[in-house]
Amino acid sequence: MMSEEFIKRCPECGSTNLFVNKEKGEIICRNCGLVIEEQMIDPGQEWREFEDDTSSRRRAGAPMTYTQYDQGLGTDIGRKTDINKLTGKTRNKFFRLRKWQYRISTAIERNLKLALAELKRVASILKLPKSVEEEAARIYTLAVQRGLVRGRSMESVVAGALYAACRRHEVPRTLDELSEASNIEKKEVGRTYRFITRELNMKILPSNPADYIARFASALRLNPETQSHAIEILEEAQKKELTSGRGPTGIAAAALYVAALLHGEKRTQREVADVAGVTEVTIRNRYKELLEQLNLEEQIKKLKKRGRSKLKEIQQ
DNA sequence: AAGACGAAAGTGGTTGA
DNA sequence: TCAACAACTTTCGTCTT
Repeated sequence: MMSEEFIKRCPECGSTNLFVNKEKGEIICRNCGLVIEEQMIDPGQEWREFEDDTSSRRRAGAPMTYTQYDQGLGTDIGRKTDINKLTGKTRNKFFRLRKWQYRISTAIERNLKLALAELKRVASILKLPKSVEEEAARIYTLAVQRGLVRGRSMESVVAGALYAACRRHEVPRTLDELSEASNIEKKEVGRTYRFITRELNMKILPSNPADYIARFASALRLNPETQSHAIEILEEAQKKELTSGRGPTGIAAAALYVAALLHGEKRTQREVADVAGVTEVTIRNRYKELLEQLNLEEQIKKLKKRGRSKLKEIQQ
């Protein structure tokens, strides 16, 4: 039922050594590092339910979910159900009840309906797993209930909730990516994110640079060894407290850059910078710090010498 | 010629008075 | 509310490969 039954081989190198990360919704080839599928099919039950279907296939109630405005628990007064058989008082009462229910669907619920549609749209653009989407919907629902949307655009709160959900689930998406998918300015996304997490007392761990490594490495087509080396470098750096206060993407990018150099898969600073969404300058700064603190300088020098001597060999 | 390097000035956000 | 501040960016000139 899971995707690994459908994808057994890496389309890039043919390896069968695949790593399935269900939490992040990614399948990664251990051999070449290719991210094969970022959006896995939701394996959950497909619920079907028809109003007049007496031979219902239902096994239990619909699943409770935050991605529907009433959490999937609402009950509507039906339309077709034998209305014509009712007469007089009963029939009037029936209509009155329906009207009442319509009125009771307050602004909050209408807002939620719209917002959750938007949330779904953005989540699918970003290929976020269902668990994150659910979390974001939960956060948004809470935000609406506490009146935090007032004075802010619905879209920006949706974006903020999604970003918060990503952070919570350690499924890293940068503010830039969220901003692009939701058409909300980056600073606005950041601001609503900060606002709702503060108001809802959400505790969010500072994002870990290591979470970005897999995605960046795959975008740069680096070997898995290079990738794991980058993570080692990252851990070293964290021990030496090089990471606090710095943008996690910049650190991840620099670690990857160094690792790529050491593994002879050199990428230019430009390439790494583009993938990570930082500038070359930031990579250079982090890179410099890494070399100084982790005594990698000798290794790099050796590499350069070897490169030169090889060149001479070729020339001779 | 392309990439790497580094200095200097600018930007947006946080913090603390 | 304002100024100081840190991280990051932009820009640009210079050096290296």
